[in-house]
Amino acid sequence: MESIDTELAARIRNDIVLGNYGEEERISESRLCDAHEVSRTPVRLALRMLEHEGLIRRSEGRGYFVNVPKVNDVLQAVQVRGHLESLAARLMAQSPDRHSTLPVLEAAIEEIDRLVSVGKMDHASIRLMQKQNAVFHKTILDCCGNDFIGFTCSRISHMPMLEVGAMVFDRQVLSTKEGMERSNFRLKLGNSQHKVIVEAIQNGDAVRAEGVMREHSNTMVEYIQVFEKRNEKLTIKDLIGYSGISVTRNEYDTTGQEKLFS
Amino acid sequence: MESIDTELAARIRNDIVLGNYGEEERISESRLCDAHEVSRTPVRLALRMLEHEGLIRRSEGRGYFVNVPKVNDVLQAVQVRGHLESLAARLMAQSPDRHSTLPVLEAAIEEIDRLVSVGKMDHASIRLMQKQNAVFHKTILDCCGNDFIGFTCSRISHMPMLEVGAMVFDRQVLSTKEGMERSNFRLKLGNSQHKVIVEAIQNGDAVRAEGVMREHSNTMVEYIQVFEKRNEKLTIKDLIGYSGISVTRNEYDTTGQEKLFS
DNA sequence: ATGTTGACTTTGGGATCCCAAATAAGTTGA
DNA sequence: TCAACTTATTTGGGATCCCAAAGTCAACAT
Repeated sequence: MESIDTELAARIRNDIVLGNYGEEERISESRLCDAHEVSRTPVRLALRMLEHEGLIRRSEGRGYFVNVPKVNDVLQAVQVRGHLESLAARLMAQSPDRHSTLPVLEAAIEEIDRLVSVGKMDHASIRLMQKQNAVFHKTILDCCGNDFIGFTCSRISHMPMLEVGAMVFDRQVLSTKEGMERSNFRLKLGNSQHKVIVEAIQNGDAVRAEGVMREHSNTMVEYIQVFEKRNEKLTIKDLIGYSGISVTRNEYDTTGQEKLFS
Repeated sequence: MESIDTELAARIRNDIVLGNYGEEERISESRLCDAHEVSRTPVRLALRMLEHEGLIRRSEGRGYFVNVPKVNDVLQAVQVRGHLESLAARLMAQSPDRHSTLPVLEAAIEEIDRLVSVGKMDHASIRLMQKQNAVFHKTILDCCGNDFIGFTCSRISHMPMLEVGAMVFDRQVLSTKEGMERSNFRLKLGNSQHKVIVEAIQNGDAVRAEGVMREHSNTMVEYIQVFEKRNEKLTIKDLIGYSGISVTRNEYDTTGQEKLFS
């Protein structure tokens, strides 16, 4: 079990992201103590954590203020993560000992292919695809030779949609047969990009690996922008709904902190 | 004045980076209390901060362990920051309202040109150049339209050499006349890259802006590698010595945290 | 002599207490 | 009536205290 402050930080983070706090709302230690029935020590640690993440602001002498992230903030963060992933792809293509990890990538691709070809777009299938997608992206981050990239990505993965390998689905679309097919095609397209990336890495074609990964990452940016166009007042809460699985907070907290420096 | 914990974190960070702790050394709260003559509350906050930065590791129930960063870790981090800066350059070149900030960049370039042409490589001149260099790089990060890039950079700027616009000088080289001229040439080269970047941004040539910025950022990586080749056992402490100015910790702490979400 | 067990010590997490600073409110004087 | 000063209250930073868990060491039994 995690310590109280970590769990508490996750809860407050959740509240902020979901829009349960008003814009620029002041947030007080004692208030949080009462609300969550803990003492001030873990509260302070949690707030410090959230400050580091940019979700709250601490003004010199007096108090904390909430920084409610907007959809645009998520878009920017996704862009940053994508750019980092493209660097990872390039480095991995240049890495001499890249071939030993290629089977992992190929297995993930194969599994996604299998799931996509079955064509079921139910809860369980989507979850499995997300799992394999995460494996694919995480493997590249972990094996590119620059551990700092993965570290930096993990530092920003507290934001929604920012977990490595996250995918976006439109539930509305999934409810119709035609929409399901369109989503299915989107997945096929994504996985074919995976294949190209692996091929480029295998051939040591760093430029191509970087380029395709950039394009691949850009998909989510564009897809979110589609949502935004359709719904002027799109909130992050909506966005989390679109992420296919209604993720409980525990699934994308920041506990998985690996050793950074060897 | 900053709160104790921030200042304390800076001091411990300094100790770790400078190698005053052994590899994998256990670090105890009470020990730090005695050493720095503070209570455990700020110590815990400071340790939490350093944990977030990856400088210490907290093992489940028991204790903290130091993660001493190696020169290679700095290299990786520099590479990441450079990659992020190249993204910023690209985005700024695509931004419609980029022209209003161009004068700031041009002024910084002009000032560096002036200092370089004087040719003095003393303490004061180097400091001024670093200042203008920082202005140049920080302006691009701030005005690229994606605030998250700057935020991410600020999150990793606790590492040495990672402050935006940091420069590396070789003091040994600076002591000879021929070495001074070589360093001077290096600065000229760097500033001409600045000029190309500004030109590309002005023309909206995003690809060129990104490419040159990438090359520009790569300079530091290569320069550090030169040091490494010359000195097999190069430490981060050495590296800080090479950063031209013997920086006191206050100058590159993480206090300058700006508002992330508008 | 060695393995096991139990007491002691160390360490970190959480709660509570104290204090200084800042804000808010109330009162008094012009 | 309004402004200025004073007082009360809220809030956060820091220190101290308590406790549970884990590591250490020694003594006892086999």
